[in-house]
Amino acid sequence: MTANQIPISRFSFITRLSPKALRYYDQKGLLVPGAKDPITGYRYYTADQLDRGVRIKTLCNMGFSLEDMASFLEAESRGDGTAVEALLEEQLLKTQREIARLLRTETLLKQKGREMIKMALIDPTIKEVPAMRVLSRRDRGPLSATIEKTIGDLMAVVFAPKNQRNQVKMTGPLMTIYHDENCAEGSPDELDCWAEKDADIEVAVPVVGKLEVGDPKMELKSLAETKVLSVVHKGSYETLYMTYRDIFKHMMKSGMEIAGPVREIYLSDPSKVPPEELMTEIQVPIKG
Amino acid sequence: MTANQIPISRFSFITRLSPKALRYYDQKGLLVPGAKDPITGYRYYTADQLDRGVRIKTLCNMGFSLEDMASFLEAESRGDGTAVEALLEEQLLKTQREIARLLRTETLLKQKGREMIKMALIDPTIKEVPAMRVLSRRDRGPLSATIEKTIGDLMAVVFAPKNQRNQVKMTGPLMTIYHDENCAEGSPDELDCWAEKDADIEVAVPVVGKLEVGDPKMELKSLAETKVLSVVHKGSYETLYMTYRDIFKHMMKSGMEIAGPVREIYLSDPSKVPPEELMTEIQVPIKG
DNA sequence: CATGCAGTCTGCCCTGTGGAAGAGTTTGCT
DNA sequence: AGCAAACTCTTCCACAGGGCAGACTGCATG
Repeated sequence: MTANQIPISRFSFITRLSPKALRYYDQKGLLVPGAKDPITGYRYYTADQLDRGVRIKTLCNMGFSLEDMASFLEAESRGDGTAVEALLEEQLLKTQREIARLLRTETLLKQKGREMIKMALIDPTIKEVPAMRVLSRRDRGPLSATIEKTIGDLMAVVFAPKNQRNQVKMTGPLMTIYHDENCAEGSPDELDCWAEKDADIEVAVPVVGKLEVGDPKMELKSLAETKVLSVVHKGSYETLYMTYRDIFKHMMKSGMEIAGPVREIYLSDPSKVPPEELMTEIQVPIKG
Repeated sequence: MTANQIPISRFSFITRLSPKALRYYDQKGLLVPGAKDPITGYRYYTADQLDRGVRIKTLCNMGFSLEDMASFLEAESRGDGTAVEALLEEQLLKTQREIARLLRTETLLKQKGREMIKMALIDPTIKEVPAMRVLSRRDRGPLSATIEKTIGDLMAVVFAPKNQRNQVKMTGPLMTIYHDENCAEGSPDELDCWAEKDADIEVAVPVVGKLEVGDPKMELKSLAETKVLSVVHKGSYETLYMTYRDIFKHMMKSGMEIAGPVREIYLSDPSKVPPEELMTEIQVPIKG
């Protein structure tokens, strides 16, 4: 074993990369040993490769993916400091997002049984929702981002000075209407498989008054009177799906059939009420 | 589609589990659809399964593994509250450990270039380490835990009242001697593949005086004079491997050969000096 | 009744690494 | 030189699905 014939276990010892990982990096071309015995297949690394090895270990500790490591090392050897910075920045963001996600998970776990047991739901009721005049806009995009943006835009119109002068008023809470009642296979996020999906969402706000709308995509229209099964959900939006589960289950058991897109009515203002006290009404139009 | 014939996409919509995941759970037996068309293979779920589905989604959000979910649901249906609690507790611990790990990663990333560039190492020197009388104990176990425990035990002996009365004194800094100079393939941890390994470690403290040792595994002996290549590492122990890399590289380039187990000498007290100022000497015995 | 689109199926490849099996190699010691 | 121990090789399985391709099905509409 001369200076440039380092077997895998020694190389592993020095760089702290596991032999298993080293073989994988070889296969992927990320760190190919300087020599490989063509008969036995034994890998022999060179002293010069220690440097790359140790850098990979560092990037590994930072949670880089192999692909990003390759980009990083390539940018570094090109002397492209900007690209290096960008990659580090991106990785930092990823890490912070992951930390945030885990902190939420931790909170969930700490509540333990409470959240899981308190799921007693308020009784579902059948009612007639009267017709109303609404200002709405229908969009596709990721769930919460689209809703938030549309809400903002609608509010901007309703509270625009000229409309306020015309006595325009909101006559009820904001609501969203989910047009893709039955969704195709998408690309689910790990937290909520619908969160990132291209959803077909309409956000509506009931209004009275003489409204001037600039946005051509916004519509001033009348929602027809509808018979719905309604349930009020109390708790954060993240637990809404549990109530959905219950309402759909209830419908099936009673032999009801869905007759149109589902609506969610936001009875509380999330900026003023703590998440666990939020009230949201779910309305599922039914036949008959 | 009657009450108990829910196709996968609707079931997916209600439970927020992706169709892909649902197929996977079916395959693994975690959530098997109530009916499956023997001709087409279409999955049809029942309303009763919504409950299990939504519970799985919740556990999924909490980061449970499929295996743990199965245990959890089983314990829950048995009404075994103790087991349920235990599983939640365990999951909470896992999550917290993961958070801690990511926070460390975040710190690393924030230091960015600094840590990676400052790796200018102090020049390696060849020197003769004189013989010394040491109290030592050799153990196997996980790296840092074993070292810490052994240090504690050694100190307890040296500073035991009877030994203090006999004028026993430490004549130099603590050191560890790594007997498995070349390691076999192990089971590397994600952070440091040697950290959890069963390492063969000797911790030694240079002493003078008439020492009474109770522990039969402790040894009072003389370390022979040795010719070593020495490098002083400045920085946290987590970056020690970089200096190891450099010293081994230097040895190879100069054609030196390892002649015995490597020693690490802790020149600073980690409880008094901030990590980035810690000084650690690495000594590699060489031939000639 | 035919056509089309949306929904669904299976199967393969991908992540990055640990574990185990089974076979061949190198090294060190008598 | 021979033998045993230590080392290394490849290959397969596992995790928890995502993504894509190719084929089939069910429903609705003209």
